[in-house]
Amino acid sequence: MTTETSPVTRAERKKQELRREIIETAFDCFAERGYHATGIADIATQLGIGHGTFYRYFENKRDIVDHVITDLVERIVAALVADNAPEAVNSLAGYRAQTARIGDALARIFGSDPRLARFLLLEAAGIDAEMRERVLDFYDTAAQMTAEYLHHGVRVGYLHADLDVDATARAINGMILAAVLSELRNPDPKAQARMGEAIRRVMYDGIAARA
Amino acid sequence: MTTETSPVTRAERKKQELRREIIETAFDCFAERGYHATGIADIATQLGIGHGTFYRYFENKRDIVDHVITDLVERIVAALVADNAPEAVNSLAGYRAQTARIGDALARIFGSDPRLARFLLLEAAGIDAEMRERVLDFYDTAAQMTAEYLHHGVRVGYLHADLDVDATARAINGMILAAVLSELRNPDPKAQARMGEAIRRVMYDGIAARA
Amino acid sequence: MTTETSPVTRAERKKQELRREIIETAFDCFAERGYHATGIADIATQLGIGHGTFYRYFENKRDIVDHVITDLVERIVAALVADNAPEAVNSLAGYRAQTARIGDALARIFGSDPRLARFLLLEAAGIDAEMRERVLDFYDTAAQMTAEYLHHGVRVGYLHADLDVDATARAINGMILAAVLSELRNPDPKAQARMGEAIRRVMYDGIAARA
Amino acid sequence: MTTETSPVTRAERKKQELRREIIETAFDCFAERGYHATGIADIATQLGIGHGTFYRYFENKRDIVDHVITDLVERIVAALVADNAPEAVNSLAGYRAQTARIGDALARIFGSDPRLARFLLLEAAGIDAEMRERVLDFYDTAAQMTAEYLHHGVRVGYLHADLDVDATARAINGMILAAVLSELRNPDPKAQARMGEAIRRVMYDGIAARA
DNA sequence: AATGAATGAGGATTCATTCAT
DNA sequence: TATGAATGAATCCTCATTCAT
Repeated sequence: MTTETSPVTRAERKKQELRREIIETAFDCFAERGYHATGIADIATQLGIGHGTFYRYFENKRDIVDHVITDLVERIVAALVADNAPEAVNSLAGYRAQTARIGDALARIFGSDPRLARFLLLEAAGIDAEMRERVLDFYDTAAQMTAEYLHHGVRVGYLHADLDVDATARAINGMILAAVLSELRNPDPKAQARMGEAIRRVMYDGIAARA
Repeated sequence: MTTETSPVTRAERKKQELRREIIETAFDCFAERGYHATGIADIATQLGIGHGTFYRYFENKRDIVDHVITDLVERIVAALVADNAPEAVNSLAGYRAQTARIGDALARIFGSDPRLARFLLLEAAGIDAEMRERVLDFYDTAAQMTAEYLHHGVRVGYLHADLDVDATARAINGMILAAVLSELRNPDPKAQARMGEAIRRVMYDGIAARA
Repeated sequence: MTTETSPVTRAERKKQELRREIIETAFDCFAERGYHATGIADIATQLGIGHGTFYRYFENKRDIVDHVITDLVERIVAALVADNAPEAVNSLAGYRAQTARIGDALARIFGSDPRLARFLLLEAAGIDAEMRERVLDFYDTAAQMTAEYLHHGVRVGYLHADLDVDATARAINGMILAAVLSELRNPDPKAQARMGEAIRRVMYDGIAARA
Repeated sequence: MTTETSPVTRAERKKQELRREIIETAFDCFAERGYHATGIADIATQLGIGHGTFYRYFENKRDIVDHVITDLVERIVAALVADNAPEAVNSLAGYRAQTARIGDALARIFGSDPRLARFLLLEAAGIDAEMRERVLDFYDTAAQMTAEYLHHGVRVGYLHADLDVDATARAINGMILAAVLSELRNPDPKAQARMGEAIRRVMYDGIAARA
């Protein structure tokens, strides 16, 4: 009679909660020990549930890892897309600022949880052939996203008119990839800031001494 | 009969030969099916030896993968170092040419065998925690190598005096990484050439429209 | 409101009803998929109840199968006994007619539901050692029932005086068993009629050509 | 240099021997405990081998049971066919003698090993749907074999000219089935002999008192 | 009373590794 | 030295059963 919701909803919510906890614990285990070294029992034990319970929420071991990945990618994309539409920018300075914003967002995401990079960049592709393709798909999608920013810049005129947009997008993403990887060994935020700065200098100035 | 080497040596040579064949076949299987999906028996069968024989040449499954990696890294480093000492260059134009040479060499190495990238960049890190560290070590070493080139350029004066050498080296290597990864999906040599060109343009010109 | 029975009785009746439905559904599943391939959840789902409810009506999986069998045997015996008392007959012609009646009844029972033979003759004995004994008990009981008919015939005089009643009863039941089994593959009523006819001819005429 | 065969042959023979032992032990377990209650580990332990060894000889649990059945059926058919060709007989007396011979052979086969009937008649059909069909196929095949004997008798003239050969064959096999089943409860050879005698009396004289 | 979420014993199967031949 | 038969630890997954709601 109070603000209590219906029992159905409450049970449903609890179910979703456990489902989420399983995904997170699985992510934890996979990132820490690796997919193949992680048993379903490990995930269940770490979460404090029976391992049979796991199978009430996910089909099998392969199923959960798909959900883990989907979950992570969604979170990353959501964090990047926020307030960073390609069309929101109309000058080199604006783009540079946007680049910094995106870089900061990435640093925040990957910096907040080292397991993220470890799992996505080092572990995932080795799970099986299908996952390998999924990782490559992910890189392709990321390249397309970056390419859109470049396209916009070329159209508006603040980027080289003859920029090879697709190839350059991949190159830029490679630098981001390197930054994320470097953080795994050197989680110091200052080092991360330096990586961001270096990437932006390469992007805008190149590396050559000025004439 | 005179040129005949001693039997011991001949046997030894044969042994080394088989050892090498096992390493290559293991690489083949690991790259194709993945480390975890590959059984010792798969390697032995593909090579036409008994799988017990495998254990006369390598301690265990983990042992062989170490040797595979060592072998690959050696081959790659050898191909890169040849005629590309950092000190051999004294001008931006020379450096640019050297960059192109190195890029060509990389394209040749990774283009000649798609399993190389697949195994080193997608498979290896997922094998276990130790291998993950080894892969990260490899990235560190590669960054140091690239950094030497940049250092030299700064010292001689054809690169920015205040270049953040280490961070920039990682960024550049990230672009190379992206190029190698892109080749996995798009093995067309022309696409590869475009990637190289785009990377060099970013490095030397940046992406901004000229003033 | 006057004819209304007490609530206890009504609830009790409903309970008995569900109990019966569970038995029937279990029979259905066991006959269709087999005992071992049938899960409690399958039965519950097919009946549209929660599988926890099952355990409010039956101790466990083994319990239900006992009830299923008891239920089936009762139904079969009831159908056979009706109007077919051994003593009701006093001549060979009468016995022959009775045999036909019983055969028709059996054909009706087993013909009406192929799951019956499938479950009782092919599935039940494989459930476990105890059930195996129960099935053998059933064959013994059936032999005794048939033997009573033969006994009566010998006493009255229309059957061989020196008939080995027990062994012959088993032999006759074996023919019935064969008829029921043949129906599983050939459910055509005409084929069934032929089997009945053939059995009766063997019983009364033997197979030898007449002198 | 003695009578020793080549090593290859010896190893091969040993392999075949173990294979046979596994089949026999599996038969033993299946007949004793039932297919579903028998674990691969049970078979292996009873035979004194590691359970992994089992899988070097048979694909999986289902595979072995197929081989067990095939093996048994072969043995039974071989024992029956020996010296009992339908065409070898040309008179009722001869046929009666042949019937007795076959009955004796069956009694010997099934009497020598009670597990045979237990497994084939009570256990096998309950294994799964496919095996159920195989058992029914077996009954069909047996009916065809018996029918051939009857056909021959009709052709030659010592059996009823208008005998419903197929249906009668099934009926006769049903009596045999009953005899084999009865032996499970009453392994006394005398009882078995009585069953055989009763079956033959039914076949040749019928059960009716002589006019 | 009905439900279904949780549980874990149990069992099939794989595969790296050993070792007798 | 090469082999492959044997092994059993390890792991995924199922499903009968319990019990809190």
